[in-house]
Amino acid sequence: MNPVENKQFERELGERLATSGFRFTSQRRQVYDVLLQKLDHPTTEDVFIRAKRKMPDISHATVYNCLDALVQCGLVRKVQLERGATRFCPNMEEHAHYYCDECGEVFDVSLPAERPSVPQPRGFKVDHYEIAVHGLCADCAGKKK
Amino acid sequence: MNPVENKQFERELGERLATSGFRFTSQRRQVYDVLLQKLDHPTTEDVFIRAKRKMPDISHATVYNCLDALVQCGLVRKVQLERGATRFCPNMEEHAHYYCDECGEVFDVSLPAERPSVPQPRGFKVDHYEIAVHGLCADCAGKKK
DNA sequence: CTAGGTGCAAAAGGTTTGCGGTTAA
DNA sequence: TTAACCGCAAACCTTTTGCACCTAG
Repeated sequence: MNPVENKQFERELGERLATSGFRFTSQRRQVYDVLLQKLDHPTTEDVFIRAKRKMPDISHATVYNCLDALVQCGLVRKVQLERGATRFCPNMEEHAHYYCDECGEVFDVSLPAERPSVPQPRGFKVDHYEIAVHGLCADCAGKKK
Repeated sequence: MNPVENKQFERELGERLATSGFRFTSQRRQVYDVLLQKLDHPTTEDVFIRAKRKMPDISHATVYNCLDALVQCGLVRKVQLERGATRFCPNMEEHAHYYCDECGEVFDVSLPAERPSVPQPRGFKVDHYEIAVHGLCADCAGKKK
């Protein structure tokens, strides 16, 4: 990231945090940065390891805290794809996750603007949709044959 | 369940298990029975507690094992709705889950036969879809106002 | 008879919590 | 200045594993 992008990035993140009543901290900046560096839906543990490379003193609890703050201020989505750890992605567009049950890789696929009309329980107030498609990616499907 | 239904139920379960190479055991029967008794998407812990009422010696590990077997032979679906424990439902029709983030209640909604054409990653071999809608149920939405 | 399943207990993995010290606003 | 946040460590909850005994096929 060049110095100009950098400044821009910091201001936007700071504003977003402030709007939701959170403070801007170097740890939150680092955690968000990690998520943007590689859009591979890392787990909290992954984020912890990557953040630690640049910020050796950061703790597990802080990473959990930071991810929570980022989710609450709408910069990051929490995704539950398998039994294991929660994963995170900074892609806030409506999209589905194609998840390979073999290698664990995740592919984002944008959803068409038109949604099919699905009946819904009376009075239910929708917050967000989560659409996951499980299966095998091209590589793993090939190897299995 | 009357004696006739009972026999029927047992034979079908036994066949399904056998087809996938599993043995028919009283524990698996009990666990499946628990899931059919109340279609409220219980967690493994819930299933354990309910099964224990009729079968006091059943263990946690066995409940996990039984649920796994039932999932593998296509009688039960595994659902991941929140951070917490995995939930299970014996409804094998294609359906979406409306999940109340306040009280945790789950509502099944059948999906229309026609699916919108969503683009998908090249070569991806789909196994199953998981569609969860998060929000507030009518009761909780009312209380929050 | 015997491979697979069960029960138990212990461990592993992920997440949350409590607390004293630090820092952004 | 001070409420919010951080790091640490311990607790907690869910799931997995190893092993001796048991049982369906």
